[in-house]
Amino acid sequence: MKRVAARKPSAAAARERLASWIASRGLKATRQRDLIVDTFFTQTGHLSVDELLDKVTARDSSIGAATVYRTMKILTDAGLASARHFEGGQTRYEAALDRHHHDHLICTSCGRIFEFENERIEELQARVAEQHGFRVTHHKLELYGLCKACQERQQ
Amino acid sequence: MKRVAARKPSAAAARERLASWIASRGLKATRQRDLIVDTFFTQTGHLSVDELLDKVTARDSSIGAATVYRTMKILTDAGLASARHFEGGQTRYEAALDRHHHDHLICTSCGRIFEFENERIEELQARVAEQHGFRVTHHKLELYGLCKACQERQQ
DNA sequence: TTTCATTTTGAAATTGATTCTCAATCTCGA
DNA sequence: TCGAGATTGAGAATCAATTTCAAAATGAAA
Repeated sequence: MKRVAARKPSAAAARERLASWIASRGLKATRQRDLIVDTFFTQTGHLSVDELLDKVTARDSSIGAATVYRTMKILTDAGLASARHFEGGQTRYEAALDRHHHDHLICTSCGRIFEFENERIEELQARVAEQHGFRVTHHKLELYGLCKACQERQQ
Repeated sequence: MKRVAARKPSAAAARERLASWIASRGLKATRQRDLIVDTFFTQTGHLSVDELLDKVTARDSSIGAATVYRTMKILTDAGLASARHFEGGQTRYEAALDRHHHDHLICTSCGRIFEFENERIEELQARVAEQHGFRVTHHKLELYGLCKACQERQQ
């Protein structure tokens, strides 16, 4: 029996889902796309295109930035990644397959990003929207500040 | 007795506050700054620099965009305006003097922006931060969707 | 009010993230 | 194997915002 490197279950699933999504719209599978997608799903956290590009070019230095941008857009359209626009200018992507909705805590010192879910806040948001006759499609809740470690470091 | 044009109470107060803020740091009062600040506080809502520049150049066509950018940065540093980064790329500014903290509902169809306050949500956010040992400096809560009017228009 | 160090200004150049363009190169079904 | 159509990488273009720089304005002191 062959030993296989451990890998997030979602990585394989994501590649499969992407393959059918690509096929279903007349797009084509390419070596570059595979490598980018594989690299993305092998990482954790919230990656900027720049950070992802670094990891990608480490494996194949001929891959250009434009292709990474294009691929992340496809992953997003396919619902396999989601784009986050935190403060700081760059878009960051996180894996979205089989993930619950969640919001973020962002440390403005070290840049680390923490996730949280809070059903009560969601309910209250829905109520606010309702009071205004709004039909909400998406929302953004981000808490910025100092994480525990950075507070202690600053003592 | 002289009749004076009606004006938001905050406008005059803001100009005054800005004057002392400017004086306190060795900056200088200028005609351009006055005009930009006056224009800004005479408007309501969430203005982009572009929109503000339009109003400003209508009164003095020689004023450049860089000066508007610079002036809004000063107003922000002085705590008299606050910068908001909604989806769509441009920064929008709103008057901040004597204003309570509030969050936003943004209509993705007509672009209108509505404000709301919700003390319960704030409390829950504080609790989430506490659970993570986070010291929050600021946060962002934005609900995107269709406003009432746009929903009806689409029927 | 003149002087003059300092700040401010407008225009144009620059930045940084992202998107677009285009010719060359792939992909995949017939 | 072919060939229509998709994809690629490099560099140009875009867009908001910032920076640069020489000329002009400000305001405190003389």
